Amino acid sequence: MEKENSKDKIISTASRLFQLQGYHATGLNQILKESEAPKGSLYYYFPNGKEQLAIESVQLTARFVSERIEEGLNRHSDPVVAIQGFIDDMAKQFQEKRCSEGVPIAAVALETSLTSEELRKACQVAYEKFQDVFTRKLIQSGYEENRAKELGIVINSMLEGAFLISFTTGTSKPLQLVSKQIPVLLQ
Amino acid sequence: MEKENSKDKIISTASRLFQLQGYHATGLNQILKESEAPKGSLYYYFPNGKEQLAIESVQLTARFVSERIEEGLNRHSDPVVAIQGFIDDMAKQFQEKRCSEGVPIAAVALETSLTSEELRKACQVAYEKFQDVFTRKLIQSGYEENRAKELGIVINSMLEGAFLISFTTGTSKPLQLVSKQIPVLLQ
DNA sequence: GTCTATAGTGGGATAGAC
DNA sequence: GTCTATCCCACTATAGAC
Repeated sequence: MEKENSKDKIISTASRLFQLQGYHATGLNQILKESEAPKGSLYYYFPNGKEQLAIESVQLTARFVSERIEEGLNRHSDPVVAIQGFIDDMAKQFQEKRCSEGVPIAAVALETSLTSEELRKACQVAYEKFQDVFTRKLIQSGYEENRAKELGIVINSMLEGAFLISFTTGTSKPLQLVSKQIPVLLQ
Repeated sequence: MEKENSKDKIISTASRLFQLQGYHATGLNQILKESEAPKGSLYYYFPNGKEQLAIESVQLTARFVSERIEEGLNRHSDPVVAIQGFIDDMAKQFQEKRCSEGVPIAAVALETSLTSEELRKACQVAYEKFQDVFTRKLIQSGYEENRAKELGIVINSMLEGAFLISFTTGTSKPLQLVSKQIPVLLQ
């Protein structure tokens, strides 16, 4: 973040809007207006247009979210307590400001995976990053490597699914219930 | 299905395309072309336009998918075997024809939940139907009602999440791994 | 019920001045 | 680096003939 230049302002605004509205519903005009970036500079920074902007937006979201996961997990040494605490925090934040965030990566991934291989790849890398944070925490805590990898994939899937259902139904219950299953899953 | 009239042809084509490409990427022209329905009859059957068509498409998908879940679960009386078998089937089908299906409801839900309350509600009802099928199976098998409801929500979340990640990363591994956790979850 | 034509809007992208 | 103007296209939706 720090001293945000025009390019950074465009990307951070685009990340937020793509996550909230999806790829096709988010117009370049809206991004330029909301970012208050100098108009007309979009194709200077992103010569490949909307697709390139979306790719870099996904990459920014991936870094941002995986850092948040990592911070969350570092708050407790026990992996069950840590992961559960992280998901509980997500559920709490979700309740407070449901409309202001959206589901990380998912909308862009669903809309573009079949039409843009590059964008699909960016979403894949993002998901692998999320999984990896959980997996590393489990390995640190003594879990066998293969099992830790499997659990990373499962936890990430559960979390994305719970976000999706929570977002659609407007209640944080799915997130809360997924959190509740973590001890069983990690036993 | 049976004797498909024009309206049914339009809806079933729309369901497939919305699921595959999302709401905003699917144009009415494409739906009319692929459905081979008489052109121009769209606004005769759907006077409220694209939004109405999407709502009815989501409802059709909801019925279709929940029936498939129910059939799948009826193939074994033991709930662990039944649910695991169902998810394994999904994983197998996913491997065979990844591109031909997409993730049920998810794309439309993510793209429209914040802009169309009616459409959001239709997606919510769809998800509740899915959950309900799992919950009923568990209650039949002797699970306590509240626990069955909670597990229905969790299983549905896991499944949608695993579909999303499988779809994006192009491997059915998330679905397989989620299936593998079912015995632990239901113990 | 079905069709054609078209209105009207907004999208992404480009050119060229400064 | 930034801005304006503009092109072209696709979209949703409507009007009106048959």
